[in-house]
Amino acid sequence: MRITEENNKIILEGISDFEPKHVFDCGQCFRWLREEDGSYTGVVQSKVINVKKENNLIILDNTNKEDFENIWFDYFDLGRDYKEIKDKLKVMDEHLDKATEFGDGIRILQQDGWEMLVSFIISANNRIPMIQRAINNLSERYGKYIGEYKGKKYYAFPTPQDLKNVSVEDIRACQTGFRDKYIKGVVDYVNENNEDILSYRKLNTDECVKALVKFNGVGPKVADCIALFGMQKYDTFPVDVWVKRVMEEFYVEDNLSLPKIRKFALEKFGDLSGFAQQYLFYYARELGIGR
DNA sequence: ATGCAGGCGCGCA
DNA sequence: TGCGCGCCTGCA
Repeated sequence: MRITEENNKIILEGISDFEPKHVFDCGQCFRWLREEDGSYTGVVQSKVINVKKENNLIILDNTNKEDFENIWFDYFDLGRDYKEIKDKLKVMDEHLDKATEFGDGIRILQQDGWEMLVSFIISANNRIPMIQRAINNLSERYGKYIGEYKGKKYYAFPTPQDLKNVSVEDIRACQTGFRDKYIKGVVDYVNENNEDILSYRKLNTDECVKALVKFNGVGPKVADCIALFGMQKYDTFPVDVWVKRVMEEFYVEDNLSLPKIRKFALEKFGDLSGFAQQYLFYYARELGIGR
């Protein structure tokens, strides 16, 4: 991979397994929006960045080499060999062979644990556009103003401190629905215990998931998503309706309970469970498998 | 219109 | 332990 910096852009040459559509539409993130030119603009850690793929180059706009080294390299998980992961999954069976081929440019972003905690609480029994809207409202009203990019104003995701004195009603007003009290709960917990959610990264996967499900509004599926996308725990397997459908289609009998589907997957995919989940999820949702 | 969407907490066996 | 039910909200 060759890295070039020029007028507020970072250009990555010779980078493999990075397809913006696959990365941003595979269900892991909510703050990346597609622009008319097919590029994606996202808000990460008080930065606004635009990602475009052009002639096999990945172009990161509105950034610099320092941020690339400090933030983007890890955020886009560029230190990981996804080809090796796909090769290991491909040989497991024909379904993974197709799914990894279909979503061959997927990468699992290393996102922030706190943001994932709140975001996936909002995701429960909800639809993507509404999840995005609620997160956007919370950020606009309570997050730090970052600046303008291409004529639009951007705001960072609110910290626990930002949300400290925000009432349940105020949260509800951001269109979170019945999840308002759950969000208030985690905000209060973190502020009162002076606890950093990021410290959960130090726990092993089981302990991490256990620590997360203690929050109201965080069940098994949401905890797995937070662990996978926000705590970099790759031996998890979040089972949502789409994953349930694709698993029933390919691997397990119908009306097997969700924990049993999860257990089956962890035993089959092992340390690569989280990656397998992403390829299968994207494959199932884009093709409407089992719907 | 009524069911339902990228689940969860609760009450009840 | 395991199940059924209601839930914000908006859209087909």
